[in-house]
Amino acid sequence: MEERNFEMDKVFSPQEVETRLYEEWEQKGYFTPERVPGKKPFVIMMPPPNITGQLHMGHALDTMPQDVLTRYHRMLGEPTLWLPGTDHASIATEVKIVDALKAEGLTKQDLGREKFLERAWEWKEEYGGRITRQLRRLGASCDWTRERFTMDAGLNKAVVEVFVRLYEKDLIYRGDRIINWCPVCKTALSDAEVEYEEQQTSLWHIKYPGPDGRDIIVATTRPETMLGDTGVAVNPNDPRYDGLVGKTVTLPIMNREIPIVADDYVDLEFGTGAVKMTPAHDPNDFEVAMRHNLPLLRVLNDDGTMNEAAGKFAGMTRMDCRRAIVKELEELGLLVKTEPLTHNVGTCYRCHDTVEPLVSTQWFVKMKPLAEPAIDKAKSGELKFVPERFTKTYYNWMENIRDWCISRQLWWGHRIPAYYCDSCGHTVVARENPETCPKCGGAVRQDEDVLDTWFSSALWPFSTLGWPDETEDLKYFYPTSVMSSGYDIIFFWDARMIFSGLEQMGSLPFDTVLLHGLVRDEQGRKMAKSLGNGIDPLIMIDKYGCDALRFSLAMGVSPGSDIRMSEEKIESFRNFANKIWNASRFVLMNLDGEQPIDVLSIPKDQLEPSDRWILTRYQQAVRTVSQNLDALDLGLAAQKIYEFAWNEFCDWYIELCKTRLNGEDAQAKGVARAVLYHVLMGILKLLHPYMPFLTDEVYRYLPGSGPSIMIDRWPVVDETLDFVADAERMEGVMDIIRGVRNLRAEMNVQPGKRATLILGAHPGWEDTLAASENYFKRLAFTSQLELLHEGDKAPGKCASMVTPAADIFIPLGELVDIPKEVQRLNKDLQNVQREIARAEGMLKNPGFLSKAPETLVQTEKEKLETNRQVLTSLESRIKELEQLV
RNA sequence: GGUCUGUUGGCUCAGUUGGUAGAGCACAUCGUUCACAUCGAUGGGGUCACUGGUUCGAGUCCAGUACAGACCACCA
Repeated sequence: MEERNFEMDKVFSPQEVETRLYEEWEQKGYFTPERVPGKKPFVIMMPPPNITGQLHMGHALDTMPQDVLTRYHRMLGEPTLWLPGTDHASIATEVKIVDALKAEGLTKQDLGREKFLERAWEWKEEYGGRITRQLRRLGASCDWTRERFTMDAGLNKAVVEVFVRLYEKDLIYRGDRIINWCPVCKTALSDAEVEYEEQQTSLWHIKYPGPDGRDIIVATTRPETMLGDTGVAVNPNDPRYDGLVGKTVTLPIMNREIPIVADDYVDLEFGTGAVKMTPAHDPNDFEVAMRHNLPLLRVLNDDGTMNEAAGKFAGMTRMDCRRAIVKELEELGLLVKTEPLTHNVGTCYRCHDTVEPLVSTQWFVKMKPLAEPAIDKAKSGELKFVPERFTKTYYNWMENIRDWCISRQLWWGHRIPAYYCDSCGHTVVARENPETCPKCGGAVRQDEDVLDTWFSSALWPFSTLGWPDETEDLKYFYPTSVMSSGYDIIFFWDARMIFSGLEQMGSLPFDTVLLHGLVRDEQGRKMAKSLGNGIDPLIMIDKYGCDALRFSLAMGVSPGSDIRMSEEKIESFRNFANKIWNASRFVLMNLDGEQPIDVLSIPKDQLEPSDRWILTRYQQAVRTVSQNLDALDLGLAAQKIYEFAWNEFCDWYIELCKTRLNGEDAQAKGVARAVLYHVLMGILKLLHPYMPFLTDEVYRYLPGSGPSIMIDRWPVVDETLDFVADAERMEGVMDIIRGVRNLRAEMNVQPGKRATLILGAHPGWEDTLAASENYFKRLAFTSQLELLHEGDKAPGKCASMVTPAADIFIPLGELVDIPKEVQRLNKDLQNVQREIARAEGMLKNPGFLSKAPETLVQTEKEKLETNRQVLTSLESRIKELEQLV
């Protein structure tokens, strides 16, 4: 048995505790579940952070709910797996490495693919470790023995397998389509990777000279694309262009004749009713061009400069070319007008430069067949989003989904398993490099491109468990229980995991998606490096402790909504942690190093009213917290624990216990100790998912505790410890105590000065009040308790107040100012009258009596009864006082 | 253009089947006796954005208005 130290410091110092306990938890294997056949496991897959990432508040917000749920279910005794890992983050990482090379005066081409990848792996080793170390500092109880990386061998195998299967099912194809091209990252992007930004630009109206002087005016926000125009489209029913369809206009500057075509796509009402067609650089134009066999003419290079097709503009940047074209059109007198326009411009989600739509040969996933079952699962209710409103967001995306461009012109990522034969042009998609062409035997070369980073993330719930191999882990832990992610990645990630799970595994990867919001600063702005308004979670942990930070991300937060972070908030929960620490210290000091007897074995008649009250309230807290956690209402559960621990246990019960603890009655002392221990232990357990360090540290000080609270069992509700009626009596006593304090504070009575307390008990309360003398002495500065009996004369010059249980009188002699007393009592009187009127109105109402639930009618009746009693007391007291004047 | 969310005390936010409005911070007064000043006691402060409707009863349900915000689509 290891030696325990029962001396706790006066203040909780988290720093030392956090590293010590975390190391121990991990080393002892507490994070690693056992597979127990027949027992349903609880499983969460951690959204893998980017290897390039530095821990920020977003990670903390993401981690908190997962760890809370994991720790809760572990304490429920379920085999619990929270699987961590990191994401190679293809484009984000590659951009960073390219930047780093640039600082050395190198490009990635200088290095070559092989050397570049070596370098990337070095990055992975260095920074992938950094982020996982930082996650540990958040107290994350994930199973590091199962840590995965999206590019490790197993996951790579899964990626290739899925690619091949989808290809074989004709769900992956290669073709020329308009895609979003980032000229800075020099790669294709998926639709989801484009962010639209409102920008101020111009709409240029340009005259294209037509036949017989019938010129056509078109408008554009991107004049440089006119170099690639291969037609002009008008609506077939537009009288303005009668007789022109089939003829040509002259493309200015290039002096090319381009055809006029008729297409319904053109809106008669909008602008001039004529649209220039740049099929190689506009998705809509592309569609029209396909219908009319217009040629595609690319005028942009991959780096965003103009290519040879742009003639004399070749080599210019997009913007230079735009200015040159506008100038030349002006000189030619073909620029009809320029009007200012605000419109949304697509930008790259990584580098935020303007993306260019252009035609390119890329790989795509056919989405319709995959999206349909994914939609059905949500429609049938098998898949739930929390909060529910995001289901609509999900439908909206899934139902309007376009094919997913998955190839990226990058090096860091999963290389596309497609091989091309130069001799016969055959394409092979295979799990292994075929080396030679199966058709002609010629040499093959692998596709140069890699896959969208989200392609591998989409497989995360099963690839991490060993799929495509039929591993024991896969059989036991799939499907997972809850997916927790930010609502900003529903499209990128959640949706893709859902259809991938359905397609590859035949079942949903999880049935519930728990969404959280974004972290904002005090002013509601998104935290961003550029704004410098980020609160560094690591600094906050150093300053206030991990537990305080975690609690600040949980308490009072509702699912799916953004939260505002402030240091003050974290500080207030540091104070809460300290409060629990000191309450524990108090309990511990009173245990004399011994484990008290079990509350269940205490004869019920030995339990005092205060014991009955706190036990009842405690039972209720356990019920509420458990229910809230089951319903994924983490914010409500946290609030309940906070209130119960601080406002009921600390503020009241501990104080109520002190008389017994300092008294001579050994049996009474023992009972108080047992209840204190029982409830404190329960609080620590309820709080553990949120504040793992504090709770485990305190737990270990407590006699009779196990090796760690995190592997102990969640509190159980026991009906024999519910004393609802007794608890109500106690509340009545507490009301009196509050009343006395209130009176004294109002009259500025010296704190140390004790006074006689005279109580006129209301019917049925005599015994309770007589038995509560110690409570009044301890908490209501009472020197002596006097109970008025039937027929007793009401006390004269006293401060007085009426509570539901009794009329309170405190003889305070000179301090009592009778007119002021009357005034205050009248104020109470008015409140009670108002309340009585309300209840009477309600109870007189036949609608209420017939429709409202019976219990409610009953409580209303009781309340009314009580208030009438209070009213009577108030009235007679006021009358008495008025006679004294 | 479409969809969604928010509007509750000075500030930040809770409020789960509709039943006399809550917390933290801030503020005011008092307090260092043996858990805790990272504390305790007490107090002030809200027509729950506005208008109408349903209901015996609405912060809570419905409709509309105003303001704020998010996402999706992006007509040249």
